[in-house]
Amino acid sequence: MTDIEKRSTETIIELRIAVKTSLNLLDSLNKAQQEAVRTTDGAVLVLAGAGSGKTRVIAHKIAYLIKNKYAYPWEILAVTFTNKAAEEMKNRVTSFLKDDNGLWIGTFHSIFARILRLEAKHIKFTSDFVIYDTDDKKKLIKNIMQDLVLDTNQYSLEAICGTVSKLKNKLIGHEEFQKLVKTPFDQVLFQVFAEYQKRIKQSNACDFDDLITLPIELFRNNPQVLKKYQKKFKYILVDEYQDTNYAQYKLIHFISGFYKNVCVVGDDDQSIYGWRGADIRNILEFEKNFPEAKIFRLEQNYRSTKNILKAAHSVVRNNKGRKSKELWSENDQGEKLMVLNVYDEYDESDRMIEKLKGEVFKNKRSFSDFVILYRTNAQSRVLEEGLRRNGISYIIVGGVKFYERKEIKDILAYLKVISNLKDSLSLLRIINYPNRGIGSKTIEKLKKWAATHNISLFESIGKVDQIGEISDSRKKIIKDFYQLINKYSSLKKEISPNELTHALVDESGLLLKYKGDSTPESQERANNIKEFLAAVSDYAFQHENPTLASFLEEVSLITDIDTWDRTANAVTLMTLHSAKGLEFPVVFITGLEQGLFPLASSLEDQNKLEEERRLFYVGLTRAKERVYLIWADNRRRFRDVEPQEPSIFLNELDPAVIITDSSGTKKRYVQKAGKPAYSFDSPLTYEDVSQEEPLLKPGILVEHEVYGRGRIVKVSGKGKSQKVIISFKNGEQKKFLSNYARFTILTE
DNA sequence: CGGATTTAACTTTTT
DNA sequence: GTTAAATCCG
Repeated sequence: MTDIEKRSTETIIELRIAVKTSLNLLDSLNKAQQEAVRTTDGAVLVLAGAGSGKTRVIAHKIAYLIKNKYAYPWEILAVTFTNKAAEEMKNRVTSFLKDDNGLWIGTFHSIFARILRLEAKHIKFTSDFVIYDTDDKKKLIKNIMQDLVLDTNQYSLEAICGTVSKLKNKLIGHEEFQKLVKTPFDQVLFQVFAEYQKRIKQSNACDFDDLITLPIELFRNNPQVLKKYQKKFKYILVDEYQDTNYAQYKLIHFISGFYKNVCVVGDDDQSIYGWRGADIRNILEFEKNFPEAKIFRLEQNYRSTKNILKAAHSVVRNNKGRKSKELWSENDQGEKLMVLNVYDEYDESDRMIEKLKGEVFKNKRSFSDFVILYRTNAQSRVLEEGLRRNGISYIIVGGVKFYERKEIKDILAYLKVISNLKDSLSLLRIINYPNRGIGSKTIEKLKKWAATHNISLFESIGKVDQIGEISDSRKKIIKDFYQLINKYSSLKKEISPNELTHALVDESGLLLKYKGDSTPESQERANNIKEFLAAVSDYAFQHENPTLASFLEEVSLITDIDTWDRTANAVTLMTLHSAKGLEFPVVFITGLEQGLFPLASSLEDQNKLEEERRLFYVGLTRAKERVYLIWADNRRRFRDVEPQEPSIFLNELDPAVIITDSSGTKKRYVQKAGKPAYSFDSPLTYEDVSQEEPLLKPGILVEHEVYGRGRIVKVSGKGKSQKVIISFKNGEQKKFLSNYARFTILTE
């Protein structure tokens, strides 16, 4: 009997036992969910609509597999989309079982980073390789383009970064791409791509895409390594399968090649990451890729009211490329969805807050019941201001992420270099930060020396004595820097990352630089550094054997949504993308205007438009009870205020489940204090005046819409980029672009 | 050479 | 309103 045959006879016996022993485990599931859980072997696709309990199914399945001895915890691999989802999954599984030791739950990136570290020697890496984020990648490509004397204006950085990413996600390496070169752009792209791969490898680093493609390379070139993992993971489960790309599919296909027990869960209607290379065909063609796949459909929704589901369906059914299905629910009919038409983005903020307060007052809701969703991060500012003005506490997810702040990235660059001396990109960031007198000329000399002697930049710093062109006084500075890094590099094995980071921040003077400065910005930066130090302490506390490399990896792969605290008593603001997988009693979707949502760039392209529509579907189905949809007649986009048309998605909504409220479309004028500088029929804001004649000079009294009265301290620049610094009553000073700032001049 | 100040360019979504 | 790049000045 082969291993597999033996297993299947065992399975029959075990199944009977399983039904008994796991009654309580499966009791809380409906018929379809139970079947999906019980079908353990072979390929399984669970098409799970929004709110139909797909995470429950995965968690129950893991518990079921372990409880009924199909597999030990360490033989199960579960892949989720975010770290937070992984954590939740882990918690759920733990609640069913006593022992889940060794279970592999994580994101694609974290799981395969772990495998890469274990197997680094097979792919000519060392296990302390660092991970470059999008920012690092951009900088590296920029350096390359400068070195190759390519015009970044002619060939945009974003386009090159994006295309490199797309090629990698399709498993096209630079060698293969060379054969596909057609246009001059391709030629440039090829050059940059090849050089990028060379340098990133020299730096013992990899980017997000490499975390997927390198394991594939590893498995292709080392069959014995592949076999090891194929035999290790008897059961593989993948959540949010609709958002996987070709490379990720390939990886799953590879690693499941021996037992072939793959269970993927997803919803083609919620595929919203096509722009990142996610391939919706992975789910639509699952049966083709995994023959004899069994398919289960979960169509009962436990989250939303009937009206919300009806609305969501009326929109998404306009998409062509989808597996047809319709969610149903035993929940109440619920209230109709409210469509609000407002004057502009400020009015949007006001009217939204009105409704929010109404919900709090009438329905006794707490702030944490609400989420405010928008298409682009830039929309959050006005909404935030409104909330702040009304004293409503809020949490914002996304935007400038903590680990992407300058001061944090500076420390991280130090740590990356200390962890991996070959990381030249990070080294360049810190070589003269804080300023120690190593300027661009000196750096050029060091780079040249490194290139001609074929050594890393850091090594050339160590050999600075041999470089004739550098003056003795500078050599001393460079040597000091070399010794600083070297000291910590050798210390890293002896002391914990926690101690190391604290000592480093002290010695390098990174914190002192900000502490000495009393401006609010510097104070905030100092606080961020302290927060970072606390995070390192936390990490060291939570892990038995904390290493610098593993800490850096965790930091590189963490996202904002992972740190979001849903228990706080605050309104949550986030993009529609971030909201995937979450649910809230009340959902506001803002900026529903043609060109914003759906975005202008998607209007011409049917596939892109369908993805926007799915994004709207995701937004609607986050709501349990109540939905407010808002669109404004006018909105400032980029530079100018432009009239807006309602989103086509609003027209697609079933009229039977919506009510409209347009009472907010009348212009609400800014109340002016004092006499206006010019007298027109209608009240006038400063914006109107500034075009004519700059009236601003130090000493003038102004009234700001948000911050109140203050006095101009300084005026700089001219025309549209004119800036003013205003000192407010509480002593706070703020800088504004006077053309856009919402303040009026007061005459005394 | 380095720091400060000014100007320009930029906003789609993110592991 | 933000950030990076360019320019100017000591």
